[in-house]
Amino acid sequence: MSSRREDKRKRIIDAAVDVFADKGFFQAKVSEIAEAAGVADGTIYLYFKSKDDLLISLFREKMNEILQRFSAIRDEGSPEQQLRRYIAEHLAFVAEKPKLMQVLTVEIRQSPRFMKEATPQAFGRYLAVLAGIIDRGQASGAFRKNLDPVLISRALFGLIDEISLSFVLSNENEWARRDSTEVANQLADFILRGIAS
Amino acid sequence: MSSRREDKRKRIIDAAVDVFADKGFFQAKVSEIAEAAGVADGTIYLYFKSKDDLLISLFREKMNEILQRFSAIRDEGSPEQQLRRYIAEHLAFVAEKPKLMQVLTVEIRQSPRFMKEATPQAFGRYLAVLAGIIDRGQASGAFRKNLDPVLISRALFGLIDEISLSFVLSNENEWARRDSTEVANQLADFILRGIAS
Amino acid sequence: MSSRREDKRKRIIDAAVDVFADKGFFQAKVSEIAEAAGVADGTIYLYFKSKDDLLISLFREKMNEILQRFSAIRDEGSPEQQLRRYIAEHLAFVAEKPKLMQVLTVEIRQSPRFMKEATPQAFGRYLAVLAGIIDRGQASGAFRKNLDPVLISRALFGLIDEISLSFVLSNENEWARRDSTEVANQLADFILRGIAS
Amino acid sequence: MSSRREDKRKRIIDAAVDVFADKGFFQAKVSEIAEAAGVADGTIYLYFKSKDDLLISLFREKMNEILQRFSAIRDEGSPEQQLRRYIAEHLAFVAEKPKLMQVLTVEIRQSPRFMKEATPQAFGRYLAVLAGIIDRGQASGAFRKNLDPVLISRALFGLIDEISLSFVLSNENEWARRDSTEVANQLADFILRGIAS
DNA sequence: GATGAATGAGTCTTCATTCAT
DNA sequence: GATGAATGAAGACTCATTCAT
Repeated sequence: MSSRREDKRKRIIDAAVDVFADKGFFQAKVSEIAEAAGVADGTIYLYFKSKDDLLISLFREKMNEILQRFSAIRDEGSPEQQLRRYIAEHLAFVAEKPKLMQVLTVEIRQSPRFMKEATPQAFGRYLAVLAGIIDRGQASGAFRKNLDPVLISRALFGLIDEISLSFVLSNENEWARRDSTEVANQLADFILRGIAS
Repeated sequence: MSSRREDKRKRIIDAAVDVFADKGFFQAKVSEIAEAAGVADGTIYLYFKSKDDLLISLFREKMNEILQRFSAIRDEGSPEQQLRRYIAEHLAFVAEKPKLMQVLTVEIRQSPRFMKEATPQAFGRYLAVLAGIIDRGQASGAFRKNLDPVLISRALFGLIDEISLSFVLSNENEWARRDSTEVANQLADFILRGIAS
Repeated sequence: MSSRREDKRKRIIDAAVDVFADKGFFQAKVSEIAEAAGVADGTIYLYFKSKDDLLISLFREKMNEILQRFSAIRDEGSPEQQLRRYIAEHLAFVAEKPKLMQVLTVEIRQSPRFMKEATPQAFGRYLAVLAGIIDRGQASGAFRKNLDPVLISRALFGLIDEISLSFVLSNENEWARRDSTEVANQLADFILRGIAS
Repeated sequence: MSSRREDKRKRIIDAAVDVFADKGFFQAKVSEIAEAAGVADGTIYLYFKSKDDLLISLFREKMNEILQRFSAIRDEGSPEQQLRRYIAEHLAFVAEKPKLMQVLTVEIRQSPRFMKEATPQAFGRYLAVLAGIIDRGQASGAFRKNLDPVLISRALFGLIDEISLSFVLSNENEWARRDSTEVANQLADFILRGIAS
């Protein structure tokens, strides 16, 4: 049955997220992933060509899910509201699935190869959501026009990503227990002031 | 002669920066570093306990050099000027030593182990420079007081770091050829607006 | 229906001949053979105990077919004529079914295990046809008696086999395009002179 | 010291000859060869790029040694004497180093890849010695001219090789204990009759 | 101190074989 | 009988580290 097959593939990807997040890509053993997924080592190779392919596939698929979630943002509210929602969604997602976020933002960077082969497309689309918000904000006069949308969207991504990272990596971090909504608001205030016209 | 010894140690660290930046930590071979440094494989183990130790030592030492450069910032000018200078220095440094920057920001993240063992101290001190500027700005009334200095300094670091990263990783990036001064100014404008009271 | 079963078994053996000839026994995958035969991987194990068993069964069965073809030789003509016919038949067979010949002479040698378990019997019978011709030739006075029939039959087999091999393995060999009849005649002339009394 | 290095390389090759002869190329484990050579597994890879490379290097080097031994034949005596000596040398060599002979004639054939990459050159030179003897014999009028030297040299090689093989593979073969000189004489008688004019 | 040959633990990947459907 | 997804044992190869010179 097809659902059986998809089920097993999903279990492997989910196991890979956990193990990659815990050990890092290069230190993660395929056999650990297999064990975590409850399948035999060889089974992984029925679904993925290699350990590399597993990471890349994982990235593509999870990134697509996230993109769908985020692409809905553009459809409602003012640019300011969209930006707030983007930040809130991102931080909520991090709070919700910290391991996935770590793999998507940290482990994937490990090899320039992944950065070149797999990420530009998906990562670029993720950035494009942000750049789109800024574009529309500039067009509507809500945001200053003398800021480069590409530069600023990348800067904002870095800002949000770093905060996400500190959530993800710090177990007993000083703000780890803060409500992500509060953090999101504070960041949004800061950013909106920075780009408001 | 002590200078001889220091010379060889330095050559190994510089070679490691190059190789780690090019290949990534886990894919870099000790023998490649040895070759790039012009020493025998075994010689590296006279100066560093292990490959891990080489990365950590590299990080600590280079970070200290950078910190000295940045800690001078606090001594002159207004918080706004200090923040501008901080950003400018960071981007100038990236333009100057992109490989070192890549190792310090990307490779070092590879393993949570490094994040936990070696970086918090040095990295924390680097962030502290930024947090100090914000603190003093809030104290002097130049910056808004309802922003958490720790959160904002981390956010600003992420922002600057991401832009640095895009410089480092992109060979034909759209803004790769821009003058780093111009970028620094634009970022500073954005940030200062965001935190100005 | 029994013929159905036999049909599938035959298809597997024929596919195995092709794949073993192309890839060699150890590099041939059971799944390739299954695909070439148009059956599922598991089906092969309904007809053969193992990959080894497939090779051995293939050898035995094909060898028996060949032996029937060759054993008819002993029934007609003089020893000289029989020897000529033996050589001609062998080379004609090679020209006709080069892949089968390659499996029977090259792949089967790969493992001493096959040489010990499966081939001696069948191979011995094949040699026996040759030895029988020589025996009868010596008895009739046509062939010299101071040649050991076992040694000479083996020598002749090697001679013919090597020429066969060069046919099988060489695509653009210098004599690959020659008529096998011509080659057979030349070899027969040489051999008959060598053993004639 | 260079002799140390060469010594270790030689030990590996000699161990490989033993193991390849006993188990066959594909069933021989690199670790077995290492153990037989008294070195660590990894050491083999300091001298050879891969298991394949080990077999090919072994073949090339041993073949060259043999060729030097055989190429001396052409310098003395009549073609008949040369042919006798060639056969005698070949069989003596087989009796002396049966495992090496098995690797050189049986194992090397396993993969068409080896046949194409490594052997044609060396094998061709070996055959050329034989073809040269026949050529000179035909030129001097000692051998019949209506036999193709290339065909006949290949046929003779097959003949001699098969007898060698039966020596090599049969432990309790009926003629295994015979004096190789006697066998060589009998074969030489047969062959010389066959090609004498 | 310096060397670099040697080590051998560690792991990805393959593929013959099995068995639930 | 037939299937083919799943299994997991097996092995080539890498490379950080050591140590005799």
